[in-house]
Amino acid sequence: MPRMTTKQQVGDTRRRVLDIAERLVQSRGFNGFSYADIAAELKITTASLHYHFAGKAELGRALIARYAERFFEALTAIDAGPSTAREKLRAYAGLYADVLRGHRLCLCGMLAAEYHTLPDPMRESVVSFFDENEVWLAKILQQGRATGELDFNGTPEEAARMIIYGLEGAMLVARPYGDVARFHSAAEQLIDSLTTRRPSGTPK
Amino acid sequence: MPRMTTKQQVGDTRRRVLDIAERLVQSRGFNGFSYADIAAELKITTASLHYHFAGKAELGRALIARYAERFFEALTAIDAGPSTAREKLRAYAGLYADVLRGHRLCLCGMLAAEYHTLPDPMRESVVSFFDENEVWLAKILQQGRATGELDFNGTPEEAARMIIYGLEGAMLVARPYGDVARFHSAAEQLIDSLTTRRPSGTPK
DNA sequence: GTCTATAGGCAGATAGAC
DNA sequence: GTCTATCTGCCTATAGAC
Repeated sequence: MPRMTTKQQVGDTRRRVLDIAERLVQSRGFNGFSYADIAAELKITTASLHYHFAGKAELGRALIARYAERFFEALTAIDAGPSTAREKLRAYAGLYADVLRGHRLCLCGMLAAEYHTLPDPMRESVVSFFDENEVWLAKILQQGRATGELDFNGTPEEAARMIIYGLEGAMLVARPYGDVARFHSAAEQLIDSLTTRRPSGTPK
Repeated sequence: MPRMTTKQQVGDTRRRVLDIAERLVQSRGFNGFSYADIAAELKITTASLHYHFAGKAELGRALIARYAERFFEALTAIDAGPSTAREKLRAYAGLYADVLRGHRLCLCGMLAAEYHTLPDPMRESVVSFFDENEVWLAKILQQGRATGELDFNGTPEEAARMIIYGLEGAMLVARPYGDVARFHSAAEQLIDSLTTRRPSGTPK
């Protein structure tokens, strides 16, 4: 077993770079920070950063990959956790709330705003993130409807998108108010709205 | 009456700067464009831009002020237009759709994402924009509920926020897909959801 | 893995001529 | 109102020593 030393362990710096960059992107945007910001915080030089990530685009790709991996692991944990669909949706919204509490946005929500300025490989990863969220949510919604626990109009996919839009929008708008309660209230109402079906003959 | 000349009329350049900057902010973000981008498109130098706007912060303030003014004029026009609350809400969502069709985001939605990097005066204007949207929407919702046309739980203010969150989030996420239909579908569902009351005794 | 040194470019901004 | 010229600073990135 390796002893602790004052030197960094292999791969540790890379992880720390990702941690700092992730926080900077989520709070300031991909165009709102520089290698110098990371280097200063890590107390190394920008030249050293290029050893770990060839360029900002590669760093960006790695950020999304790690973020998505961690996020979908959390979704798998939710799958194995609460038994009701409502509780699973609450846990899902809780993931967003945790992010907002750190005065951050969803990484891919932020990158969606900056979408037109992103390098191509990053763009594809952002869209995939939303797609996979939709798939997971639609599955939960489908199950909840099957058991009669949930009740909503349209397809599970449509309802899933509404949840994503609502939570991403609530994060975006609530953050400037510095008020996590704003988000919580919105998440509650969003989940509650999935428990009532509207009359099917709603006039156009 | 002044004759047309090949020279720009007084104030015309200022307006054109705002037009170009507005488009750039809405598509690329405030940190995603530079004075050079505007200057190149206008075929003047960056030095000339500083004659019209002392700095990027002043340009940013002017952008929000003009955007908000135009937006709330549009809301006043809606007030005088369609007679039903549902139609007014559709027209409201239509304002967002028009923006998205130009591959843009709501100016203040974009600035909300970049909030932590904005100069102070811009921050206040962004929050005010959302506040005023909420006021207008709450008024429409209140009226619609009074006539029995609309039906929703909670206060008009709460429902108004849900609309803002839903539409801002739908714009944010739909844009990378390049699919305005995604937004329309979400807007429709959002408005439809205001026509049914959920059971008041929803279990916590 | 991290450094020094440096390149080349672009950022926002200013002085002063016309 | 627009220009040329210039400034200072920051940006990403690279070469090469340790």
